[in-house]
Amino acid sequence: MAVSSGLNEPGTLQQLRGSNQSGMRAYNERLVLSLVRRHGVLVKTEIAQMTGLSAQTISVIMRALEGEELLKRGEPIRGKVGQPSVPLSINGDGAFFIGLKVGRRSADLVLIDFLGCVRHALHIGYAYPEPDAIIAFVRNALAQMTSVLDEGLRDRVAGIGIAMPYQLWNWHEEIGAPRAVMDRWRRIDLRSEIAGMSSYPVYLQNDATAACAAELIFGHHGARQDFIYFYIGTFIGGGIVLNGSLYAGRSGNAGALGSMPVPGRDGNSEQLIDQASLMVLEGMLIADGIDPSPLWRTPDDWSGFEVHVARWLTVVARGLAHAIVASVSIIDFETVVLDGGMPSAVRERLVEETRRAVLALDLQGLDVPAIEAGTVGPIARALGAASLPLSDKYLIDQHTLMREA
Amino acid sequence: MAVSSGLNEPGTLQQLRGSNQSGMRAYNERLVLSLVRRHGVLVKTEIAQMTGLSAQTISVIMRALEGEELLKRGEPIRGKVGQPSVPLSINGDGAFFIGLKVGRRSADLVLIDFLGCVRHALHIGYAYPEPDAIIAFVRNALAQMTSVLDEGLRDRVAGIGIAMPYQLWNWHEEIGAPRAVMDRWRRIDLRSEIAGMSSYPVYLQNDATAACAAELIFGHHGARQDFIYFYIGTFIGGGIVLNGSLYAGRSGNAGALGSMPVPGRDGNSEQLIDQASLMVLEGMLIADGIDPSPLWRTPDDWSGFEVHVARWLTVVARGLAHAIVASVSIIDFETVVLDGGMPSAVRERLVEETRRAVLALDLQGLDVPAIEAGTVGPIARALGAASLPLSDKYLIDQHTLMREA
DNA sequence: AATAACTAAATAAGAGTGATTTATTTATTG
DNA sequence: CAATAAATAAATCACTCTTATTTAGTTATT
Repeated sequence: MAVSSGLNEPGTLQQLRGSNQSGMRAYNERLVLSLVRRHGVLVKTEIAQMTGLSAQTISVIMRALEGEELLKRGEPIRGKVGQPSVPLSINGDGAFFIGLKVGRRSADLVLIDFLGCVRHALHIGYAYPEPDAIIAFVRNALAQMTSVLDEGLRDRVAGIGIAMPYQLWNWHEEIGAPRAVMDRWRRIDLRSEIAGMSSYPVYLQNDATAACAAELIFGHHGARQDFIYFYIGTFIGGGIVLNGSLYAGRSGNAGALGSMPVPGRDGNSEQLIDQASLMVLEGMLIADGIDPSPLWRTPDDWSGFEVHVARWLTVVARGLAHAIVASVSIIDFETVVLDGGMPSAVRERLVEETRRAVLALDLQGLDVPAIEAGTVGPIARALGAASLPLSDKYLIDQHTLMREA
Repeated sequence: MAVSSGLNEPGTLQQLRGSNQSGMRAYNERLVLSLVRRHGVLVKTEIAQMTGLSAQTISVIMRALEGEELLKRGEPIRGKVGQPSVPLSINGDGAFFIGLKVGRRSADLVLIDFLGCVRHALHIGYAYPEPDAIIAFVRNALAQMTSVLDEGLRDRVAGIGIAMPYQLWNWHEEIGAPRAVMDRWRRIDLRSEIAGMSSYPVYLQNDATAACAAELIFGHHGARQDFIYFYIGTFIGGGIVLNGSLYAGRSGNAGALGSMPVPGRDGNSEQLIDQASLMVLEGMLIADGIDPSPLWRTPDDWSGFEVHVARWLTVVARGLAHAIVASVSIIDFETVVLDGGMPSAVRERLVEETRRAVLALDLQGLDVPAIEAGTVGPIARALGAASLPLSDKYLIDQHTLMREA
């Protein structure tokens, strides 16, 4: 029933709150969970060193987390002097989260465990997204989702996250939906609708930003603290990670990367979305009389479109390169992550071309960021949706530090 | 003797530290100081409400801060039911800070009090900055600076901040200095040199970012939580404020706004510094055979240059507008602050023209930010330098939360 | 092989700190 | 004088830290 937006409550001027013992303890527990998640396996003394907390404090916290079954102990490590150390790791069965991705052609519902493994997934396709259909889909699916869990684990579902394009109703033309249907999106509050179905807290986030969250929490990368993430789907969007936590912004609209001004082909300035999105590739195909529908139907195989894909990649890389250089002029990101709804081979080529395009620009005064492909895979958005309640309840972020009960 | 970089230690991967009671208390004290600074005057119950802390806790904290003479009580407010409430405000004599600005034509040294009032200021002019001269200037001035304070207050000087252009040595041509002199800058570590003169901690920051810090801490604005700041001087730079605190970035080089790509006059892309800086105006004047030196000699009166200033403003506003739109595509800043070394009338015109230029761009998908002039005045950079130790020791920021002894 | 010395991990007990709760005092209005 | 609000003292509670102890191993010596 609870309705919550995600990391920062947009609109709400979040007052600076004081801190008390329970807030401190909660912070330390989240810190431990975050560290164990990042490193996979840690022993207590390592955590004590990393956090600067005393061994005894860590001992107490660990026992509590183990008692809640959020952490589990491994086989003691022998062969070193002294008492064997007990490695601790995230207990996959510790908590579960539901993620809903609403896309242009389909919706996905996933149930993930505390490690980010998908325990159950449901999918519906459609010509265009309709609120009623999606609400019905979720309503029918919810019970089924949790029923795959053992009886005793069902009360560990901690919340539902939704990932969908920002202001979906503005895109009726691009999505190919009747205006009337898309107008219904404007009037409906999907978050409240879904919140009404259960007692879970419900979170809503822009789909590209959610994908960024998935990359942050579940991605395979070496503890990146700051990065900017671009997700190239039907549209383009992204997310910002600062100091190891997602920055959603004052209004929840940080990372509106599609609106970034970039030089157009005719010398005028365009928005990045006009160069770097699947809509552009689709337009190229249609202009040449080719049916673009395999782009969506077989997102792992675009082998029929080689010529157009190559042309498209050049445009996308050029646009991205400008956006990247502008980004690092503002925030000195060490890494840029590129991802999107495309075959992984195409994504690798995009990364390569973007690297080249960045180096072709004037970089004086800047550190060149590393440019890498996303590591989460095609379910990034649904996984990111599910990561919203996880992050809110169990991980530290810059803002939630001192505001527990 | 201590050497410290400012808010985040660049290069150092700041580990996530745990929290303990002293960290909690320090956080709450900084929180109270920050709130009183922001609101000017507050009574204890207001602070208790704002922070969510109990009245008793605030009572204890306030007594401690009053005991340290960081806060001072005002006349009790009578005329309401109940015991009169005691308004508390920042005690200007509570702490003092020294700021050094190193510029292209001059250096300034200021001593400010806890309220940001300048208690003493020294100035030297030069044709170009030389390390030895500046070090000698500081060495001779330090004793004089503190001697203006009453005997009992001299040990309340909390540190020295330095504001100077990033990698000064790269600009020998623009600065008009012999290459050999500027190369000495490359080898010298001004921070260590100055740290060696006293036991004060010394902080170093890019001059434009320091000006941004001054705007954040001493500016007259309504509690802005997120803004981007542009400082147009000989070069251009800026700063980023997120969640009410300066974001210096991983490498300390966030806000390298001069490197932002913007459309050039010939259709190609240029860097913002090539459009929005006093160097550009200077170049325009020289190209027309006019002596530009009054720009620096009488920074409050550019009345002789009306034609060129008008032309320059158009170029600057167009460049800034692009940079602003790119910025809000990444971070949804609610406000843009423009400042620089120019007469205030010119600055007002710049704000006006920039507002217009922003509205002429494609803003789809973005919230238009408010664009305002800086409120600190011509000493922004020196004041910002002095604000670095203040901020580090007495104000909350997102990172310093939990890392006290 | 048996034993002693050493080391590291884990944790129990007690101390210390700081926020909260409860109760009381103080100052003022009506 | 009753009602009310601000301020705070005392008692309580929660959490981390320090110190000391236990446990379980390795390494060196006999």
